[in-house]
Amino acid sequence: MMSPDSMDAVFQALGNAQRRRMLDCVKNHPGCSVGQVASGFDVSRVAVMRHLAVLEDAQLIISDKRGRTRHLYMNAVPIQMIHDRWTSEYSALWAGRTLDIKYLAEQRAAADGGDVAAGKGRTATGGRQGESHE
Amino acid sequence: MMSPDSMDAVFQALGNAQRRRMLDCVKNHPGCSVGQVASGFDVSRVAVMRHLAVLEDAQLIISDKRGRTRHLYMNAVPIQMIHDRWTSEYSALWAGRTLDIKYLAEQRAAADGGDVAAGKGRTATGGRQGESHE
DNA sequence: TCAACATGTAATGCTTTTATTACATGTTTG
DNA sequence: CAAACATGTAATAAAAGCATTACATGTTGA
Repeated sequence: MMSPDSMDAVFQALGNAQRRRMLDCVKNHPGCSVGQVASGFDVSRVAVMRHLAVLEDAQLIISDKRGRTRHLYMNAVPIQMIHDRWTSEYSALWAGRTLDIKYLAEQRAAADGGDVAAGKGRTATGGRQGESHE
Repeated sequence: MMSPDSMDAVFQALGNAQRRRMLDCVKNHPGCSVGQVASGFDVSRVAVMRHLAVLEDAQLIISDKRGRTRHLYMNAVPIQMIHDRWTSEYSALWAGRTLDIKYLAEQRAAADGGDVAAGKGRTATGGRQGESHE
């Protein structure tokens, strides 16, 4: 299972287009160096290093320092885990492909009165009911 | 196609466990109100409202105000798009399941000298070579 | 050895995110 | 109509994110 924190790290790491491009770069050039990645981007080397560190913290990149150069490799495992979770969790919703709000509105009007609380609860809810699979 | 910016918005929105739980809550209770969601979380109603606004900006939530209450619905489309992209982009990497760094290291040592630049280019790269599909 | 090299760290500035409390607006309903 | 209700807005503050330049450390090779 994947902890919420590590999931945060992965999504946050991917939540930046520059960083996604760097990850793509590492994916397509396994074993490349920090400097090689930096040469392809418009920001400072230090900025690139920080981005790569964020990706490594999220375990989307694995690195291996030999001599004075650090070699970078992509690690698809975290993405794969999220992918698998989504597949199992949303497959039902994807069957209909596009969501019709009006249909859901009618559904709501008909069967109302369900418990909505889900989080840690300011109310005395206690447990959860199928929400938050992390 | 999905713009880098909207992709940022989706990942950033998902990069917070509290917010993912709120999205789960809306998913499991289509048509629920802001207040109903807020009742299940430990932070202020305003904070919940902001989180929901972030999710709506990312188009992960669609809302519909009738009278004095706003009704919330999950929209799976952005997640589905990312899912589809990942499936096509990483399926090759997932075949091997776990990544063996040493294997990649040897691969690197053997066939070296490939161009690594990918971004907008401090170097005179110009175009891209298969990287950054957004 | 010593210069070029590749990476790493420090100090700093600006913007964005996340949260708070207090107040405002509009809507039901007794 | 007025009280209770549901949402929205304002002002504020602490923390995190993203970028910079300048300097430090360790490594390779003529």
